[in-house]
This record gives sequence, C-alpha cells and structure tokens, in this order.
Amino acid sequence: MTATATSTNTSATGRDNRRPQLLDSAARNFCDQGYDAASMRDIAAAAGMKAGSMYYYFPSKEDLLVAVHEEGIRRITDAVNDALAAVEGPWERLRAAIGAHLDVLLGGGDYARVVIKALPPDDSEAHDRLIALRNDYEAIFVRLVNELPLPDGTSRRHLRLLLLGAMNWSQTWYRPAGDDPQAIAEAFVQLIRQGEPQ
Amino acid sequence: MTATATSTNTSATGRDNRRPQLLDSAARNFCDQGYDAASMRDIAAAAGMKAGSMYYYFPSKEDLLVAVHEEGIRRITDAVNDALAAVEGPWERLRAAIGAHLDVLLGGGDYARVVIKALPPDDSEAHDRLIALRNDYEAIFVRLVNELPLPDGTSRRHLRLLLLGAMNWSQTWYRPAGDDPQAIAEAFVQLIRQGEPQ
DNA sequence: GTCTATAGCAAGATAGAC
DNA sequence: GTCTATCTTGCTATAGAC
Repeated sequence: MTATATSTNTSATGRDNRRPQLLDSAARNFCDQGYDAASMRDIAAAAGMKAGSMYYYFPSKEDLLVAVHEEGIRRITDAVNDALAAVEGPWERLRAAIGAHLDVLLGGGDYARVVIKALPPDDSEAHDRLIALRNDYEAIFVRLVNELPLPDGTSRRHLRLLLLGAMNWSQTWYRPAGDDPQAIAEAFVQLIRQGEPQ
Repeated sequence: MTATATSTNTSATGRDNRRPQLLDSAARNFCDQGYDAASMRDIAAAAGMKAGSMYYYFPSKEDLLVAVHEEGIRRITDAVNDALAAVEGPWERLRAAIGAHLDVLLGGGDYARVVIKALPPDDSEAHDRLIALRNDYEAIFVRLVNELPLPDGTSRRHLRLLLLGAMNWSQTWYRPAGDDPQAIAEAFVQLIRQGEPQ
C-alpha cells in the first residue's frame, strides 16, 4: 500500500480514474464557450460521462475551473523554463521566453488559453487564488526584464506590462494562417530592442 | 410629423423614453459581472424598471450588448479624435492617442470597459459585427503607426498589435492608486521610442 | 464509479391587463 | 410604457440505486 493511493483499486489496469479526460473536456469547453456558458452536462458528455458522475471527481464547477487553470499555468511555466534552459544573453532569453509563452498560448491546446480567457467571477473565492497563480508565473518575466541592459530611467515595470499585455492579447487577433508564434516573439523583441546600447 | 419620430409623443417633456438609463445600467452590469452572468432582471432593476418592460426598448439581451458596445466604441473614438485634434508630430500624436484610449478605458466609466471585457458568444451573429466595429476604430492606430519615423524593416503591424494589446490588457492590472493613464501612455511610448533616429 | 431521476432555482422572453 | 404573471428552458448540484 502506498501513501498516495487512499483506497483499494477498483480497476485491474490501475487507470481507475478519469480525471484527465474530464479536465481535457473542461478545458476545451471553457475555452470555446467561456466559463458561464459551458455546462457541466456538455463537459461530462464530451468525456463520455453523465453530469452527475463528475461530482465524484470535482465537488463543483468552480473547482473544475481552478484545476484547469492550475494545469494551464503549469504547462506555460514548464514550456518557458524549458526554452530558457539552454539560452544565454538577456535579449535572447527574453525572446525565448516570449516565444515559448506564445507557442503554448496560441498553438498549445486549450489549457493555456483558459488561463487567459476564462476567469471565475470577480467576487468568488477562486478568483484571488488564480490571480496569485498567474502572478507567480509572471515573476519569471520580472527577472528577465530586470536583466536587460536598458538606458537609465527606463521603466522595467512598464516594459514587463507592455510585453505581457501584448502576448496575452494576441489570442484576440492571432490566426494560424499568419506568422507563427516564434515570428511574433521575434518581432516584439525587435520593437523593444531598437537602438539599444551596443 | 418628422421622419425620425415614428409615433405620437406620450410625454409632455419629450423625454418619453428611458433607453439611456437602461444602457447605463446594462453597461455597469455587463462590466461588473460579464455578459452571461448579468441578468436582465438586475439590469432592469438598476434602471428602476421590471425585466419585462425592457423588451419594449430592446428585443433581446444580445441587442442590448450590441448597443452598449456601439456607445463604448463611439466614446473611445471621440476621445481619441479629440485628443489628436491639436497635436502635431508623429510621436506626440501616438502618445496623445494612447493617453486618450487609456483614459477612457481605465477611468472613463463602464461603456468602454465592456468593449474590452464582454464579447458575445463566438458563434453569435452579433460577434462578427462587434469585431468589425472594433476594427474600424483600430484603423486610427494603423495610420498613427504608419506615420512614425522608424528604421527600415520595422514591422509596423506588430508595433500596432503590441501597443493595442498592451493598452487593452491594462484593464487587468490597472489600479487607480498607481500611476495614471497618461503616465502609462508616456511610459509605453518611451519604451518604443528608445534610440529612435534623431 | 456511473447511472437515473429530480430537487431547486434562475434565466430570457412573452402575453395581456392597465 | 410599465406592470404582473407566467411559459419554457436550462442550469448546478444532490440522492440513492446498482
């Protein structure tokens, strides 16, 4: 008996739970329709289940959204950290991070998109928690921007907000037929980098 | 009989309709709660009316949202055009436009906020129409960016998307206690302008 | 674990009195 | 024009059988 399994197995395969499929389905539905418009029935149906059964895995719709957000943030964070692992130079590192962020956000499936598109109601308990999660992630960019060689008096805070805003808003206008996420990242960095001190 | 009035007056004051109050209330509720979560009952109540009565003015909730968007876009457009009227110089004009956009978006009431925060469902008929409205507005920035003196090879399209994204996303992080919209506009322009050709 | 069935409620919209 | 009353529909969530 391991400490992680709290109950006896009910399936010979060990895959005794369908949380992952439910999360996938929830991510897809929240992304397509928004949090309010997505229904538990539809989410369950897309995972091959009836609505009532979901409550075995998630005690409420809001908990489901929180779980999708956590997974989404985790995926973006991992992608950005992976992209940074082998890159040297402050501008190159910023470019790599923006590229990874845009890759996941624009071409990486539904989880990351939900993080940007579907927030819970402003007054809910989950709201503050998800904002905090996002802030943790954005701390990566605080550091990347702080390491840039910039003229004195440049507002690094506004630079970070400018870039994160531009990145996150790109969901609004991005079309796969246009230039790809890496090209967008390159263009954004060039715009900031113009005339930098050589 | 004028062509614009289609029925006999029913009120001695001439203010025979309460559309404006309903729009105000709708803007406030869509802004605070989002399109789906805002209810026709609440919107009507805030305008001193019962839900059923609203349908005299607006045939559906979606029509109400469209009307709020139209008014929001109109207000942003007017503010930006007013700000541009007296300003010369391409960078100064860009700065003025960003300042006006941010003023309305961050401190100008609910209409403009709804334009950014509350879109109708992706598959609705109203959606395309509101996107088109926004594109018309953003054409102002196409022109402002085209007039900037920039190094050859700079992607003016990406510069515009960068700036509009940063502006619109600012609703997410802006707090009245921090620096004001004009200061943010100044900071954004400085970040792009660094090392411009003198 | 998944089901059926349903409680309990709130929503958008309509009908018709006044 | 605004009301009351209500239709119809959909939702989250729960209860209990299997």
